[in-house]
Amino acid sequence: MRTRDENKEQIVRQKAIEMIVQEGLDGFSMQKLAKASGVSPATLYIYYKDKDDLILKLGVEEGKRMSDATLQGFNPDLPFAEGLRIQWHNRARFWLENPQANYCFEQLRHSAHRDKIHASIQDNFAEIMGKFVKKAIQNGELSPMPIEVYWSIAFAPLYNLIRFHNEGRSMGGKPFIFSEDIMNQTLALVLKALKP
Amino acid sequence: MRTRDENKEQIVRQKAIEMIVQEGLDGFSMQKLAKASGVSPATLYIYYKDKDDLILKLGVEEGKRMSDATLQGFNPDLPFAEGLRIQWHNRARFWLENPQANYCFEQLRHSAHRDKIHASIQDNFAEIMGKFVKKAIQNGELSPMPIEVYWSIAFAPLYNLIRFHNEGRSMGGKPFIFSEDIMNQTLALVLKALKP
DNA sequence: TATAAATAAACAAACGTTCATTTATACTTG
DNA sequence: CAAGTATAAATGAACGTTTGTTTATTTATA
Repeated sequence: MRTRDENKEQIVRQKAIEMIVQEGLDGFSMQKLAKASGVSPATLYIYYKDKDDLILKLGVEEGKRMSDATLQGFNPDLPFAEGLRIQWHNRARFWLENPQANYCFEQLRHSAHRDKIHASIQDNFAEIMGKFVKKAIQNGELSPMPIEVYWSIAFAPLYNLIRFHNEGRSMGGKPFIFSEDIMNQTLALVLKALKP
Repeated sequence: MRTRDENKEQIVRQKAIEMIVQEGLDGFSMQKLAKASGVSPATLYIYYKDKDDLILKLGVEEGKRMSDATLQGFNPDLPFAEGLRIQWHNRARFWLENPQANYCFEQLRHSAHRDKIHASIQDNFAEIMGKFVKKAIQNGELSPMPIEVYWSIAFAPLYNLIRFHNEGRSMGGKPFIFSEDIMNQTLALVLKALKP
């Protein structure tokens, strides 16, 4: 039997991401994707059940790649400040190295597809993170607080810096470029907030 | 001459928001919007130049409504902690009272239309906020820091809590409902981070 | 040779947009 | 105050495209 051309599959993924980044979800179509990928429209339906399935798989895979990247070199038994610092660096590096995929993922996360995408991400990631936080509180390295408050303080500022960077500007259209220095300043304030 | 039916215009706006919330930007079409609004497709082209123009105006107007709401009862000469508290309450109230419009705006902000929408928001809002921060630093109420760091610490956590609330769940699919208590806990940590 | 991959061509349906026409109202005229 | 006119609002039907998806066929490999 004829073998699947993995390379072709990868081109389709890459072109899909590029197309969503450049034209948005509303400018994204199967026929345009096929043409851009140098592939027949029917081929897309060998790889994916339908358009929704393609978008869903794109989002889920990208989300998985991100959580994997975030957990590199991390384990929940690390001292709190160091564990958090590693996660910040992991996320920042991943985002800066994959700006297109990241921007695409951000669009999907905020689109009408987000429920299905989120549903597929509820794996062991939240569990590891929950364990890390619980242990830090027990050890007196972290003020007791609801997990949602923790998450909002611990990561939302970093997300926001990356968003500024991806958009190239912060509030009022002021140009902005992410740097390690800016990140460390922000992380220091976050640690200050979380310290008992 | 015949007069414009303002009510009809408003219905179109409302239905557009509902449709984008429920079906996403990729499920949003002029013909469906016309039908849902009980209006001829051609009528939409009296109100708006084309589909892009409609989406743009929707985003810009919603952004304006939000910044207006945020500044209610606020002025840059307030003591820092109080000024920030007012802004948090204003934003939270506005979001909770306009969940659909807010979710629609979030989609537009993260779509391919975001550049045009952002370009129209760079009004006096950032200026007022810049003045507020500058004064707080001079008065010793706030640690000196780049404005982007300030913004990320000061508001991103609140945005994130609201996002959890709108999605009905936080990390790992855990159900979540926003409350004044949760907000105040988070605000307290933010103020702790920002305090000199 | 068996079989899944891949295709080109086609489908109805929906798309964004326009056009010729009708409708309602503010303003002018008697 | 009533009748008539000018004009923008509003329409239903249609335009050519593009949409998502399928079908019948060809191609490459185990």
